[in-house]
Amino acid sequence: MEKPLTASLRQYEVFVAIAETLHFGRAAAHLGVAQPALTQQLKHLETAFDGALLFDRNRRRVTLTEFGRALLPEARALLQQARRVEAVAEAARTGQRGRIELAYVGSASYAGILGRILRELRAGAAGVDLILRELDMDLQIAEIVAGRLDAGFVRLPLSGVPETLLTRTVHTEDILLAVPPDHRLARVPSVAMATLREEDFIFSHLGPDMGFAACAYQLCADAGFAPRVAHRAPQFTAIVNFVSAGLGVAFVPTSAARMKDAGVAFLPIRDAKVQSRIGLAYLRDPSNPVLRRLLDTIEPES
Amino acid sequence: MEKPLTASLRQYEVFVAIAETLHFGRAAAHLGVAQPALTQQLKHLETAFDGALLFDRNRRRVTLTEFGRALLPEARALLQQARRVEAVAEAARTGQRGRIELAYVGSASYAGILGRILRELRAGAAGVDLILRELDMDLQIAEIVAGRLDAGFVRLPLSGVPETLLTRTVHTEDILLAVPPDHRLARVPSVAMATLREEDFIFSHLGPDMGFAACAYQLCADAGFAPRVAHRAPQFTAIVNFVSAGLGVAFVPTSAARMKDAGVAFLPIRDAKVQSRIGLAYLRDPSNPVLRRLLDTIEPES
DNA sequence: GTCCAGTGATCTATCTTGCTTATCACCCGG
DNA sequence: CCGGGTGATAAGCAAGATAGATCACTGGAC
Repeated sequence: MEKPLTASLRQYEVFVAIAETLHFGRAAAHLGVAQPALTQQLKHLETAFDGALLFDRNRRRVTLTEFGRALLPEARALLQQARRVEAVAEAARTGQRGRIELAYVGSASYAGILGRILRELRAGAAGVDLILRELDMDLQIAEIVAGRLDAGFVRLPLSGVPETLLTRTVHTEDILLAVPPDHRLARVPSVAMATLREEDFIFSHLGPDMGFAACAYQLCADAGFAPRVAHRAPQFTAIVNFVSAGLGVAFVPTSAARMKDAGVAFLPIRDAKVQSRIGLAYLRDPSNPVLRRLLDTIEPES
Repeated sequence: MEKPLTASLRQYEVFVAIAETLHFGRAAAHLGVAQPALTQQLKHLETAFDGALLFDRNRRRVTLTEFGRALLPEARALLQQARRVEAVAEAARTGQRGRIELAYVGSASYAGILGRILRELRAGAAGVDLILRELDMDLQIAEIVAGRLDAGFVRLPLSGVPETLLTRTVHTEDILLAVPPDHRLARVPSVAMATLREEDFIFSHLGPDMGFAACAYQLCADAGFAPRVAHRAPQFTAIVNFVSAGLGVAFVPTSAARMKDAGVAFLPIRDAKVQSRIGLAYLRDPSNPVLRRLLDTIEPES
C-alpha cells in the first residue's frame, strides 16, 4: 500500500498564494478567506513536512526559506494539474472529450454520413476518440443492447427491438429502381409502381419488416401487389451485380446509384410515397457524454 | 482570481482506488478505511462534477463510465504529482535538493577544498544547485552575516565577528617559509624560528588577529620576537612574487608552495607549533537544509 | 526614548467534514 | 425462496477549517 498523502490541495494553495504575495493579509484576500486561516493552513503544511519552515516571518517581511523555494515549483505544478483535472472533467462531462464507438451499415457510407459525423465530432470536441466500424444492422442492434457499442447507423425502420432502443433519422433519400441494361425499362426516364407487378425482384437478406427491405415491400404494397423475390443478396453492391447480370430488378437508395455497374439503369419511381431513411440507433438515456453531445448536435430531422 | 478548486486530493485518491479494484470493499481495505467512507467521498467528487457519475454501480459489478474513464488518467497524474511534491519536500528538507551559495578565499582553492566540497554535495544530493565564488575573508563575513551568503571558506582564526558566526575546520596544513633564490637560507633543508629574528617579512594585508596572518604572528611570538614587516600584499601569489624579487621572506601555507616561482625556496620550520587552518564559516542554526547537510557530512576535524 | 501603524500569531466559538458502526436494499445463484 | 455478497444510507462522534477579536512584535517617526 502506498503511503497516504500527508498534505491537502488546500494547503498547497495557501502556500503558493503566500509565496506569490509574500504577505499573509493580501494572500488571504486573494483566496477570499480571513488571515488566521492562512496561518493555520500553512502551519499544518509545515508540520506535515516535519516542521520545516516554508517562510521566514521574522523581520517584518515574509520571505521564502530555501526549503520553501525548493518546494514552490512543485507545488505550482500540483495546483496546475489539479486545475487541469477539473478542466478535463468539465470537457468529459459535456462530451467534448472522451471516447465513442460507432458502427454503420455498409450502405450508410455511400450517403456521406461518416464524413458528416466526423465533422460534427471534431467541431469543438477535438479530444474525442472515435472508434468506427462497419457492421450489419442486426449485429449492431445486439451490440448496442449489450452495451458494447454506443450507437450505430442503420436503415430504418427497426422492428422487434427493445423499447429502450431509440433511433433518430439523420438522412433521407429517394428509392430508385435498378434495371439491367437490356431490360424493357432500361431506356425510360421513370417508372410507375403499377408497371412492376410482374417483375422478378432482387431483395436484401433482411426480413420484410426492417431496414431498407421494409421500405421496398411498402412500395409494392402501396401499389397493390406483393413483389416476386427471385434472389436475395446481402449488400447493395451485390444486388446491383445481380441486376447487372439480368437476374431481375431491384430497389436501391439513391446513394447506391453511384455504382454505375455495367450499364445498370437507375430509374426514379414516379409514385413512390416512401423514402429510405438512415437513422442513428442508441439506447435511451445514453450515459456516454460524447454520444449525448452528438445527439445534441445532430438536429432531429423533423 | 482563479476559481477555487472544487475537489480534494482525498477524493481523487478514493476515485483511483475504486477504479483500480472496481470493488468498494477492497478499495476501502486498500486505503485502510471503512467502506461507507468511499461511497461518501466518491459521491462528493461526483457532485463536484455536476453530478456526473464516475462509476456504474448497477448490475452487481462496478464499472467505469465513459466519463470516469476519461478522468482516470488525469486523476492518476494528479496523485503522482502529489506524491512527487512530498518526495521533493523530503529531499529539500534533508538538504539533498535545493540551493546553496558558498564563497572561498583564494588560497583555499590551492588546498583542494573546492573539489572536496563538490564531491560531498554530489554524493547523494544530485539535486543541489551550488553557487560558488571567490571572495576575500572580510567580505565573506559581511555577506554571511547579512544573510546573502550561506557559508564561506576562510583562513582561521576569525576575530571580532558576531557570536552567531561559527566556524568549522575543514583543512589543516603546515606553514613554510618562502625565501628568495639568493637568500642565505635558500639552500638549507629546514629552519628554526629563532634564526629569523632579523629577517624582513612580507605579510598579508589583513590585520594581525585574523586568518593566516594571525598564525604567522603567533609563530614569531612563540619564538620571542615581533616580525619586521617590510611589505604587504593581498594574496599569496603576490607575496611569493615579492619574495622572488628579493624583498624579504614570507610565511605561506604548504598548499601555496605549489607555485615554484623563479626559484623561491619553501622551507619547513622545525619548531613551528601552529598550523594554518581553513574553516567553513556560517551562521549558527543555519536554515538552509543543504548547508545543514553539508555540515553533517563534513566531520568536524576534532 | 515613546508612540504608532502594520503585520502575523493566538484564542475561542462555530460550523463543516470525514470517519466509524450498524443497518438497509438490492441482485443473483443455489 | 433464501442466503451471501455488495453498495447505499443513517446516526454519532472526532477532527479540521474558518471567522472575529485580540495579542505581540517590529521598525520607523518624532
